[in-house]
Parts: sequence; C-alpha cells; structure tokens
Amino acid sequence: MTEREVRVRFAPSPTGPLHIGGVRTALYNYLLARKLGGKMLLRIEDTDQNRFVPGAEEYILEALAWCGIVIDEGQGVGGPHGPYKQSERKPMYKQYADQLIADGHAYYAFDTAEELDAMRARLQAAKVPNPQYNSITRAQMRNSLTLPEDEVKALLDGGAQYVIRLKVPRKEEVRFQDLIRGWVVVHSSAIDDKVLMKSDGMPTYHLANIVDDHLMEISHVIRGEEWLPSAPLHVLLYRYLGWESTMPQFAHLPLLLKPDGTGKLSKRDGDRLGFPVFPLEWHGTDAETGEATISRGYREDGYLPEALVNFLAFLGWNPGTQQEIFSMDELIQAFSIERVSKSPAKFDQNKVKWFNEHYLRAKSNAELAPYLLQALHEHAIVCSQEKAEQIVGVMKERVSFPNDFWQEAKYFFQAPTEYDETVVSKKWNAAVAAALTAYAEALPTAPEVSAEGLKTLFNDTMAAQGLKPGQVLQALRVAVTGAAAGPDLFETLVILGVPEVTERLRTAVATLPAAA
RNA sequence: GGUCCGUUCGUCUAGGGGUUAGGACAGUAGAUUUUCAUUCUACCAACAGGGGUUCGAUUCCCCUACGGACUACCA
Repeated sequence: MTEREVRVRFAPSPTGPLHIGGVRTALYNYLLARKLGGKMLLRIEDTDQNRFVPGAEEYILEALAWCGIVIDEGQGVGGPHGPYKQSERKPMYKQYADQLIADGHAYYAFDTAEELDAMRARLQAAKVPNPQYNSITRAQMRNSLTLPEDEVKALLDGGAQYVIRLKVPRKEEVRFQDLIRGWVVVHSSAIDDKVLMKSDGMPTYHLANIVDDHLMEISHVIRGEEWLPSAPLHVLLYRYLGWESTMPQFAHLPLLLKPDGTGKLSKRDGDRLGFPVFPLEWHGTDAETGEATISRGYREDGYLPEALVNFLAFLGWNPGTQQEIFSMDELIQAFSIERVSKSPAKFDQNKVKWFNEHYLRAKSNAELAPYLLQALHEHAIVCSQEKAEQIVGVMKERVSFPNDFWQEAKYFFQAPTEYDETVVSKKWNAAVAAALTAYAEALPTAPEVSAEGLKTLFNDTMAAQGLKPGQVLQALRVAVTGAAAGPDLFETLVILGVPEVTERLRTAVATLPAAA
C-alpha cells in the first residue's frame, strides 16, 4: 500500500458532557495525528435522536479547546468532507445499505419489537446461550430472506416499517490486527445480524461510522475498548462495501477504571468520591427526577489544562523514560501508539493533584495573579496587579489549586476577626503583648520597607525586651493574620504594609487576653 | 450464560529467560524552616495461583482464579 496521509478522528455522541475518558481518547488521537504530521477530525455521531442532549456539542468543542486539542477538520471547523454531523449526512447512508442488499450482504427485516422480544424469550426458554438475530434465527423471522419476493415488495411499497440488517455469515473467522492488542480473532457466529438502517431512516452507529470513516479517508481508528467486540463487525462491513484495502488501522484503548474497586469510571463516581469526571462543569437535568444537576469540572475546580493533559496522557501510556512532566509539544514528540498499554488504569486523584501543583508552581506570578484578582473581584475587593502578583508569589508553593489563593490569602485583605486558639493559648501573654506593642511603635514610617529590615528590627526589639524572637514570632503571626501558619512572616508584613500591620497589632493587643 | 480483552508495589508504570525487579504518586521517618507548606534525604511496598518448556521463568506456553468490556432499531 502506498503512503497514506494520516487522518484520525474523534467521534463523540452529543448525549451529555464529554467524559474524561473521552478526553483521553481525543488526546491520543490528537497526539498521533500531530506526531505523524496528519489531520485530526471531529465528527459528531448523533444518529440517535432520542439521546440527543442540547448543549452537548458545544460542550465537546469547548472542552477540547480548553485542553489544547486542536481540530483540523470537522464540526465547528469545516473542511472538504462535510457535513461533519451525522444527522446532517442522513441522505448519504441509504445508498450503501442498498448496495449491501443488492450484493446479498444485507436484507430487510419487518419484525416488530414484540416479535423480537418473543423470539428472545423463546430462545431463552430453550436455553440458547446467546439469543440473537443471526444466521440461524433469521430463518424464523419476517424478513426479505424468508418472505416471498412479492410480499416483500408489497410491504415496502405499502410503507411498512422495516430495518436493514447485515447478513452475517454462518461460519467464518473474522480477524484484524489491532495496533495495541495484536491479532484479534472472532468467529462470525458470535456476531448477530446488526441493524444497519433503523426504521426511522437513520443509520445505526455501525453503518454511519464505517461509511463516514471511509468517506473521510480515516487512516487510524483510535477508540475505547468498549468497541473491541464490534470491531469484527466493522471489518465485515468494510469488506462487503468493497473498502477493505483502505480500511483504517484499529487501536482499542484500555478503559479508565474507578479509583476504588473496579469497573468503568462513571459519572456517579465523581460525586461519590469527590472529584470531577468531566473537563468542564456541566449543567444538566436528572434523567429520573427532572431536577437540575451540576456536575463538577476540572476547569472550575481549578485544574490547569496542561496538568490534566499530562496526567491523562500517562494513564495508559508512557514514553519508556523516567521523564513524567511533558508539555503538549513534548507529548507529541514522544508519543507512539505502540507504547500504549493493554491493561486498564485506575484513576488516581493524588496524581492529578500532583501534576496540578507542579504546573501551578511553574507558572509566573503574572500568569497566576488573575485567579486571585477574579476571586477578589467577586468579593468586591480592589487590588492592584502588582500586589496580587506579590501575594500569589508567596502563596503558590503552598496551594494545590489557583482557587485556593483567595481562601489562603484572605487575611491580606481582611483583618482577622478571630485568632488561632492553640497559638493564643500557648504563646500569648502580657510580656509578648508588650513586646509586640513596642514593635508596632518601632515600625518605620517610610513607605519603603524590606522583609530583611523588618526582621532585623524585630530581632532588635525583642532583644531590648529581653525576649527571644522565637518566643514572639508565632504570636506576631497570629496577631497579624489570625492564622497559625503561612508564608514567610516578614514577607507577609511587607505586603500588608506598615500602617495595616500597626493597626492589626493594636487591635490584637486590645482584643486578646493579656493574662498569664 | 456466551464472545472478546486484560492481570508487576495501595495507585500509574519500567523491565524482561539469569536484575539488589527501576521510577513516579500516596504513605512513613528524618533534615531544613520562626510556623505550616515547599525542598532535600531515607524507608515502606509488587511479578494472581497451578502446571509445563528450560540448566534457569516474574518474563514463553497451557489451565485456573479474578477483573473488565460487549451481548439494543445506544453510541
């Protein structure tokens, strides 16, 4: 085969918010496309009108963009193979189903839902291990294989409801080579006569997927392992449609599992375990109660996209070196489908958090300041860019998320209303209060102060009071911030400014019990 | 039930016929720090079980167990 352009696609269904596993699938597609100099397509698979959820498509676009996954061609971008939404491609599929019928690889089936249920019930009663519409049972059903030709024609002409099913051969080994798993072999007897065209005239996933991948000249299909069982069916479809020579290469990704126990990571696990399973926050409605629900998102929880991407990339893949921190560009350079593992991975909250802390600390103060400024804005507090940068500068080593800045740095903007009890009871006494008063009075009035200067002054003042700095430091922190812990105290004082510090010291001395 | 896929520290994983089975996260301990955090150092901890093949198997093969996916006119 000649060198083919690499074209991969991410093809989600707009049935709700994009799951974090879907994000990883999209990411691997993207990495492979970029690595091999190919194209990344986005196709919306909305052939099931019943499951369509408004806003889901926009969500998918926004989530991918937030992660830095760039779509070269497809929904929201356009391109030469449009439209990229299957509902808009509806008229294109019928001819392929007709072709399959003409070639004897598919047939019309007129069975009602009740008849299908009855068939399954009958087979179940007869202890048939796997009740399905297949090469054996189709002989008992109402379809164009069993009905006389003129009756079929009459039904069709009379507008009877029908579906088109694939005529899967009785005995045949279907095999294909999976890029991750090697040869996968399935006997055709295990595959049922899948519906290709539904009675509403829409194709099912299987037909639409194969037709679109072929028409869009997809070279690699990278998708979740849940598709592995139907891959042989897809191979059959390519073959019967006469497209086997350009059939894409398959790669089925291992699943993402719940952090605890086992099983596929699901929407509910996030709520249960307290971490997001969606990239962005999602406002939906409960399917049963109809109540409005909010699902947490990584973005809103304060995760940086580069941290999420780095973490996700390593869930099921690794470069074979000891390096763990990778930018998107580095991932592209290092990625290879051969190094994707076969076994499923459990989602590890600690590891994502660690990645987030890493990327947070790697950011400049100027990049981080907006997060604090945003929170301040919400609390109607005015603050200069410069001061915000100073604060995030001393704070970024001690927080996990940008959202923590406000909570941790509150006291820079609000004088403490209460003081840490443990420190007060242990470290606060009349002598300390007096020493702090002395320090407050000794504080320079000049606007230019340095942490070093304040520290020296503190040490000198304490010496004059006959106290060791260590005896008073904690009390000073509590008096000024109310908290028992925080960044370097004298840096904190500098940011606060002398007038504010003086004021807070006076308040503390007046408020706190001078006993003991 | 059937078909298919999988199984190395608690977690993500490297490795691979002969290794002290390596790293990271988490955990623990210590150092640093005025405090907490950071940082640094150390420690803890794994080849699911049973059969083969082999001089030798965690690595190759088979079986078992366990886990998972699929089994719709859903994707």
